[in-house]
Amino acid sequence: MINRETHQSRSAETVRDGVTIDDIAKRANVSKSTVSRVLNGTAVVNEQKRSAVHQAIAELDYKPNVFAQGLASGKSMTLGILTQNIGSPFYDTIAQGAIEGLAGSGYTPIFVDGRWEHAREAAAIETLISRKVDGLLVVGGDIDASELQSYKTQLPLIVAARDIEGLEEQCVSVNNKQIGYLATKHLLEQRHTRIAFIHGIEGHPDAQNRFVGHVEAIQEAGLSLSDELVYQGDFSGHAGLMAINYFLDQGICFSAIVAANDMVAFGARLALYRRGIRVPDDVSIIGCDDQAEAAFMTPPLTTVRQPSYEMGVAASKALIALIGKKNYEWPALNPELQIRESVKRFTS
Amino acid sequence: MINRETHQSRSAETVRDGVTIDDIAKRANVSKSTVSRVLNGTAVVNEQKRSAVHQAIAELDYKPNVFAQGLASGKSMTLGILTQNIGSPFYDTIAQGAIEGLAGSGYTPIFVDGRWEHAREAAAIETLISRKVDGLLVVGGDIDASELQSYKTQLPLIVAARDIEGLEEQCVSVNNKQIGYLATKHLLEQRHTRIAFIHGIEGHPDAQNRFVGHVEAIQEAGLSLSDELVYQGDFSGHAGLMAINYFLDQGICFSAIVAANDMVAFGARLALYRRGIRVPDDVSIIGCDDQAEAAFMTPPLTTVRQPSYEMGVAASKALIALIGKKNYEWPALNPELQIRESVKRFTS
DNA sequence: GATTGCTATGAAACCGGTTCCAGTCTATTT
DNA sequence: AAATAGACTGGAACCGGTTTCATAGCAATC
Repeated sequence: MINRETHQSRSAETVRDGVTIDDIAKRANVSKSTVSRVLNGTAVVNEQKRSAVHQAIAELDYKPNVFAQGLASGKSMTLGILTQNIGSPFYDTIAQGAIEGLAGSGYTPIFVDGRWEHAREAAAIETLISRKVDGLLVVGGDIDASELQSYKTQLPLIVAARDIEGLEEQCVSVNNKQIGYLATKHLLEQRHTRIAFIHGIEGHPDAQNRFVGHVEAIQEAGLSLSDELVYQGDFSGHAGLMAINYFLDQGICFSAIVAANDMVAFGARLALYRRGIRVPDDVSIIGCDDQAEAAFMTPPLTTVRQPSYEMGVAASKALIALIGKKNYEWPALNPELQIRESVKRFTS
Repeated sequence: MINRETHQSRSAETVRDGVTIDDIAKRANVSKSTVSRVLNGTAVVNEQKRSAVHQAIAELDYKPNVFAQGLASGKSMTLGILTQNIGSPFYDTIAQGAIEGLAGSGYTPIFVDGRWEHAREAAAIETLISRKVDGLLVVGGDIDASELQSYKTQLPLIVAARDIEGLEEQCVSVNNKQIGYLATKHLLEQRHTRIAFIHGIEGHPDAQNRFVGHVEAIQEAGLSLSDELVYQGDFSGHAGLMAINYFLDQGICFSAIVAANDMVAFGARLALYRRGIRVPDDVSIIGCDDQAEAAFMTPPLTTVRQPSYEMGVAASKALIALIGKKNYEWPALNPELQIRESVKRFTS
């Protein structure tokens, strides 16, 4: 219990937590160089001295000053994570995974928030760089590929939930085309042919790719896409609601809906509820993401699960590997159909 | 465009981003002391030199080294935020608010995750302290009041979403008793008398207080609490499901439900759906929190809104004030009834 | 026994800022 | 005119580590 102040030093307002490498050196009767060597394992140290140092460290409860370490070594043992708060739990989950992937690595994450605004993201990355992060993990975001390319030359960079041309090796994302494809395929297998599609944010690559997968599945089934069945939304519950109202008001018929994500599915489901249309008896709904609430929709939402947590874990591990110039084998991150009760099953 | 390498320096692998305060001093023909003074405004500097310094800074794109600053000044301009990932979006929202509250303050947040495990939280706080954070924001969590007290002596501390005895001035939380009270009161006003209560995590103060508020409202109405109508849950959707199944299997009657939070309400709603019990026609449900998905439940969930975002903002602003030894006036953070469609309205 | 080659270690330089201290220069007071 | 006060400014110490460099000690080689 060394860190308790004696009544002697009580008057000292700012204790400045005192113990430095010199104190350790003195107490262990060695030089500070030796203490540093013991701490970092940078050179062989005589067993006796080594244990003397360890003992002194324990006795004085010594903790290295990160600033001094950072200043002297040029390394911060800190990783920058640029997140996005689109309101969807998707990005949060990735961040959680990233934290998990860092556990035990000695790296501490610094989070900054880009909010899907180009300028804000750039500023956030600058902040991180000025904080001397040893590596950068960009989760989603809106920043130009070319800018990311330039950051790549400044420090180790990994991008999650996004694919950047020319940066393939440092990107991890699930196959969004596959997500759209799986969703629509499932509907087609249940003999649906008039399938409405509620699109995500315009121009958003994930939204785009899910749509491409949708179209692919449709065409593969020998059908053709009808434009009237596509509604341009924005990943929000509100968009789902608007979409259904629009279709219905226009008298457009459909027996199933692919929603750009689960939140959109919730909105769509509510719109149908308002009109007394039953799910899945009258209309089937399938979502994308599988967020926690999906399993508690009424009826529980069939959706395509996106392994976002695993993606976060993989991303941070990849970043650590990259910093250490080691190889990292990306795990397979495949979307997975999560069948629940919002799609009417075909019974022959 | 100084930061573009000339083809001369191309070979230098690690540029170590070069520009230091000495370079500025040289270029502006002053000493580094003066540059420092201009940067921090610590003393009056002749107007000519001041502008010469500014010009040099702009020309060389100088950015101070945070480690050197931290080492020399003892300040890190960094704030530690201990968050909890209970899976509920509640804590995320607070964190978002905290980020917002820091905007423009010059402070950068470092997040660590306690996961509601005592040991993990303590370790996380140690990490933050070793990172020399200038202040600590604890969001929720499970750590002892006495431990928090001891951290309070080490650095400025604010606690959000929790009330610690003896730390009242540094705590911000919504009145959870009030939340429970408002929820039950609303039900009582609609002439419900058999009200089931699904409790949150056992021993969790928020859960406890919501229950206390519930009981208070019941008694105020001249009724008395019946134990059989209280189910011990844990804030999860699953708990809501189990609760309703339990009540129904036991043949316990009720016309309305107070759920410890929205997620529990979702679970309860699903259980009722499974049994063909209509909401709100047969049974009314009210939640707590007002998370984004609540508005898209079918029917949209009536709930008591918790101003969690505002709480995060207030917490981080309070922390900055505390560090600067300034006063901070806590804003009023009152829970608010959010009436939607899951409670049957009483019509006389 | 002298030379060579290692290993272990301490002294000192260095990382890039902040801040104390002393000194110069100008303005004011006596 | 001399003394004094006040405003600026530069030099140097300092923050607490890491790393280079030189050297002492010792075993192996000739």
